[in-house]
Amino acid sequence: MTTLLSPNVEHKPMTDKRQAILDTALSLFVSQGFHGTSTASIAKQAGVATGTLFHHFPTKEVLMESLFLTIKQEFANALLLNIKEGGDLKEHAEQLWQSAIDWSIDNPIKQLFFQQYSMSPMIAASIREQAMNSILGFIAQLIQKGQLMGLISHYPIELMLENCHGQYLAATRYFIDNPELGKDKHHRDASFALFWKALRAD
Amino acid sequence: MTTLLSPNVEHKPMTDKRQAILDTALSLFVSQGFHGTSTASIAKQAGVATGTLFHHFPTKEVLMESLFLTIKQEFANALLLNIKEGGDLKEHAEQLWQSAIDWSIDNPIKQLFFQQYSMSPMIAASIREQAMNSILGFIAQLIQKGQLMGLISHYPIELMLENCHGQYLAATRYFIDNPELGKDKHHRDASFALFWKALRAD
Amino acid sequence: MTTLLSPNVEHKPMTDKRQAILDTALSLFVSQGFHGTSTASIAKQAGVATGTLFHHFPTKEVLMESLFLTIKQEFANALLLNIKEGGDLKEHAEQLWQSAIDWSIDNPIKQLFFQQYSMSPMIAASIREQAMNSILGFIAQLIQKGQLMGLISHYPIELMLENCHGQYLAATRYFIDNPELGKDKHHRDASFALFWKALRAD
Amino acid sequence: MTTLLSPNVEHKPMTDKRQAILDTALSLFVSQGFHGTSTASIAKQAGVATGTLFHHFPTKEVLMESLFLTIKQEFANALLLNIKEGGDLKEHAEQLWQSAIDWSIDNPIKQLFFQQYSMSPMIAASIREQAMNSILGFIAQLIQKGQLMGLISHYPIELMLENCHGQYLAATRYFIDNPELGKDKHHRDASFALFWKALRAD
DNA sequence: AATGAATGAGCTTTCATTCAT
DNA sequence: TATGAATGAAAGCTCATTCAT
Repeated sequence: MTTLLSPNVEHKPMTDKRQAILDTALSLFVSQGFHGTSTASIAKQAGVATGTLFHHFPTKEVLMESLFLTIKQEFANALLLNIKEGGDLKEHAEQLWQSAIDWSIDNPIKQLFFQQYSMSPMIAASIREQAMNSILGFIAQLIQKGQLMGLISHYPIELMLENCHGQYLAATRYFIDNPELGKDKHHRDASFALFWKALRAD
Repeated sequence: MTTLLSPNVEHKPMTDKRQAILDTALSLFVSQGFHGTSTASIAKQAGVATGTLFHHFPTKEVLMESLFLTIKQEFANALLLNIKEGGDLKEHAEQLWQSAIDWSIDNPIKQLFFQQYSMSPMIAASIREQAMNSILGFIAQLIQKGQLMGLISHYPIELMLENCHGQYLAATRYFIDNPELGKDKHHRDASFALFWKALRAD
Repeated sequence: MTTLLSPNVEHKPMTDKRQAILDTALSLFVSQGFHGTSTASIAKQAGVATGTLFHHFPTKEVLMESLFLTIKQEFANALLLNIKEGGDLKEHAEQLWQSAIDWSIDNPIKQLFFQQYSMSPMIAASIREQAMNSILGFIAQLIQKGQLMGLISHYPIELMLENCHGQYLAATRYFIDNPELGKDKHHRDASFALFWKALRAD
Repeated sequence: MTTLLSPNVEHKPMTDKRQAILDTALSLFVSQGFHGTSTASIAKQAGVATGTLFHHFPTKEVLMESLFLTIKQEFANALLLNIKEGGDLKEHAEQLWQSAIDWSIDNPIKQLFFQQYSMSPMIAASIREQAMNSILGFIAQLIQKGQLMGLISHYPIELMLENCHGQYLAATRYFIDNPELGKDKHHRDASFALFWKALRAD
């Protein structure tokens, strides 16, 4: 039993100082940039001592990379969750597209984080590539399958992948800048239509 | 008289030292980031004293913005130079597209600079927008004209602009990462084909 | 009952962990210095938790002093063990000298520890003096006896003690730097000859 | 002309912030140890900003080494200055010995600095050796000359050098601990007598 | 007795900027 | 214009020590 004077609020095992640090780092890195965010400010806003931050993440860079890998995993999980068997290739593509857009709308800060850092020299190239490939590898397969079926144009695969990525980033930018349009079927359909028309065979 | 793409920028006398500082800042900002580059290192590599840098640019931010505006102007000039009257709308679009790609291939460092900073909080939003709009305004007109002529799909204009930008960034990334393909007609044509197919009316 | 060279030291139960900490501290303090060695690194290399170190030694300084006193005791014991009754004063002196050199050769790390810390402000002056005097007091008696017998020169006693100490440190440095000479009778005899010639009456 | 209100005290070209830093570092390193002395405290007591210290010495280690080499040079100069031609070998040796003792008495802090750091791992081994050899090389020649002349015992030269060094350190310790005895001929003579008797041939 | 996450003061070093020359 | 020594606030990181388990 807890009274007003001894609430059990503080009693939950604060194992998640680590999580608090990650959460705070995400929002500060996005709003102020990596170098613009001091480790002291992260610790303070996360409600922990500076030493605690370095207890969990030996350097600021490691903190950044942990954040990156964590979010990338969340994104990958979200896409995988929504994949349904059955349906034709275009439907599959749309499902994937809309799931990805949904995730970015539901997690705008994380999407901004990706946009800012997935191509920045802040994160070791190896980690970036690994993260990108695990997602894009999936898309590459889908494109190649579509080309065999005569549904997708025969342009160089690397160029097409880069193009997909660019269109995806553009769409998320649009919906994050205009949040009220994220649930508008007209705009959502338009974003996929542009994407699909670029790829499809004439 | 100033045109849309070449607004009047105060022409400071481009002394050797001033230009050396700008050139060095460009390459260091791209390779090490804004915060990762000290004013001391810029001055040293440019062969001037630290005081000299601050004589020409009162703050590091002003140096950055001067760089941004200078390069943006160069890019705009390059596009304008290649615009030819006559021809149909698709030819106009392709001319513009290929000129822009050409510039990015000829100036990879400057393109990387754009990619890193044109969306970063490093540069005042007003300056970024001004720079972007002076280019994109041009594209917007072209798209609207195409829609009236029934050549371009009727999707929301802001979405289409964002999409154009995204596809352009993707294409330049591709050609900068694969420099040997920049002169290959097959790949160059493919890059425009993807772009145009996305936009055109069915 | 306690003798001059083995005063009663509280015998804390030398658990495995406590000894592991002392051993590790010795080697790290010698190789990296007192301030260059973190308590965390001692604990880690000793295979215990940081808290355990502070369970046995309330502060880092206390750990250092425990180490100092422990080693000093070992040294004193080694000297005492080899003292034989009978023989003349010079033989006594040589016995003492060679025992001390033997110990330093057998325990080079501990000797280095003495060399680094027996005169450093790291260890409270009182503890240093106590440790030094318990050894040097013994030497002082020997010198005074020699002077009475006309075997040793009549220089100021404090100067002679300092000189003995200095020559001893020099000899151990020599044998630790040249371990292969430690068993060479020629060099061992030479080291005592220098020492004795300095002291003896003409 | 300077008045009370505008003394020219502050007008000497303060190029010697560098020297002020070295002087302050010397006294603090000796009294508090290298690690016990913060760069901030050196700068503050020297009357300069922290940045200034790092302007002159890129790291704390470099400051330490600069100090070491500077003082070593001073010591070498002092010895060389007092060397007089003529006289026999023993007189030469005494001259050298007394000059060295004089220097240590005149510069007790610098001598303490040597005592603390000339054998510490704080200073790179190469620098330490270089410094030691330039002095000891001189002594080595003198010893070998004396051996040829039959004035000095034939013990291993390295052992003798180490012994000389040890006796010198002991003597300076004695005179620095007992400053009033530094000018006492009796004690000064005794210190050399001990030294010389150790070396001389029987 | 033993653990190790948490603490926060303190450290060395960096760097944009100033100013006397 | 040009210089570079000087500044000092602020940064990332360390570490002896505590304490709940």
